[in-house]
Amino acid sequence: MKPSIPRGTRDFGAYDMRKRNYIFSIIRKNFELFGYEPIETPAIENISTLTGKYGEEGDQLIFKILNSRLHENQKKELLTKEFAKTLQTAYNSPELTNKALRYDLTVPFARYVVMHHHQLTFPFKRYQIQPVWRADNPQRGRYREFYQCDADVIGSNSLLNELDLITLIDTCFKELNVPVVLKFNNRKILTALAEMVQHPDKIVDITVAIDKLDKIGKEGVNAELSANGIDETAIAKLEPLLDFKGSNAEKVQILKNVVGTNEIGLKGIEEIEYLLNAATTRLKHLTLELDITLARGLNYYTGTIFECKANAGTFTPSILGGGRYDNLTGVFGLNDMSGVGISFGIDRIFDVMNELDLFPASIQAQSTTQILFINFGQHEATYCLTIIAQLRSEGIACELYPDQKKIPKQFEYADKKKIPLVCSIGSQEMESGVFTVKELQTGLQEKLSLAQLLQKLKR
RNA sequence: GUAGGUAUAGCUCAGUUGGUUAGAGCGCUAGAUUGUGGUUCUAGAGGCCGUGGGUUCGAGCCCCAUUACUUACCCCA
Repeated sequence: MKPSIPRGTRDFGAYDMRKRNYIFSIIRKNFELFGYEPIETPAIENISTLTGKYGEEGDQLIFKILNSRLHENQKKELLTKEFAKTLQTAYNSPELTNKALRYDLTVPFARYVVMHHHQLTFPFKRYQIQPVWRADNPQRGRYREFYQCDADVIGSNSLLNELDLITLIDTCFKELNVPVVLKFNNRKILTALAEMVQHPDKIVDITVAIDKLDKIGKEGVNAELSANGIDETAIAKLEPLLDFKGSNAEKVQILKNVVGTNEIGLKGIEEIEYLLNAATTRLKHLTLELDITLARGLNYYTGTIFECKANAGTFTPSILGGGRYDNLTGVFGLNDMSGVGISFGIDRIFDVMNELDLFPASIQAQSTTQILFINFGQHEATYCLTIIAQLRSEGIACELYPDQKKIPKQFEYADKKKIPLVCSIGSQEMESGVFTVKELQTGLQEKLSLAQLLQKLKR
């Protein structure tokens, strides 16, 4: 049998893991620096927890888990009917599948907040770093299993939370040295637009169409709007938005012209202006760009929405997403819990950093082992174990070659694993207590006592 | 779901209008070197040319189907 792994999943070698852990550690450190606390939730959720939260498209991308032991189920007739139904429509049968892999970390978080709200202190700031799964068609930068790193505040309406998150994003990407542009928008603007063109029910269609502006152009957007049953006078009203270019301030002015007479629109503009004024002077690294065409597909966003893209190179996928959701906990029975959060996509950050060669030189394809002990035989190996125990108690990573193979083989092992030092202890060394130590990179070899060796390794 | 591309050694890939026994580099094994890796030299192993059918005297190459991988659309981290 030829081994393989499912499409869109990957194995990670030691070198890649060092790089990934570098990204994880910076993000985790800053999450904690900003006062977020860690939680974890199960990979598997009840499917009813997940469905209906991500939009029609998103629901289809949930990885479903087939119920076990269906062959032992007595309700054969019902199961057969249910299966026939799933073959016809997008219907999900709880008789056939009642569990699924989590699609993101935000919805499980909302579920967590509702289940544990009696023991939580609000506003609750949590971070969560775990893999999520999407039954998507894989391609470059798109995986079916990937990690999200989420930070959310729930139980506070204050825009200071948005500001806090923007600063957090700025801090993380500055430390990672990734050039990024943070695009943001406000769903209230989109809601106002839908109201003003007399199509409040079409908000999703309108936002999705506008979101495609930079890909399909103004004519494309208009065509799509019209295809979705939006009439021409309404399309004409939206037109100024599609045309505008320029500074953030100029964009705000255009927004005022278009939706300034609408109550929700005004509120959205107010929020946007606040964030622009408050954030711009505080940012140390990233570019903040108001992007009216930013819509985001996830259903639950209601206010500020965020998206980050790399600002250099040819590969610029979305590497962060987020936004405010006013009532995500509502479906689980807890109202008046507004939250706002962001999600770093570390797999794509990894890809971008690889392409731009942004990993620091200290992260090398090198073993954590500092010194390898050559195995000359049982007697010598036993002697080495004592030395090794002493080095390890001093915090020095070392290992003994386990088999008594030819010496070149053992050196080759050190070379391939990129262990910097090799220590040979044969009968002469055992007798004298002075060991032969070779630096593989330079080829230099010296005779060292245990004390001298320790000194060398500790600096 | 829709459309394009690719499939030849462990890996990356050559392979002429369709013509004898399918190649290279890297890697692997052994030796030169029985207490020294990386460099060098020598030798060796390793392929049902993705799978199934067709055309032909003859197919890695042409045709059809199929599978896997991949890119793009959609959506997203």
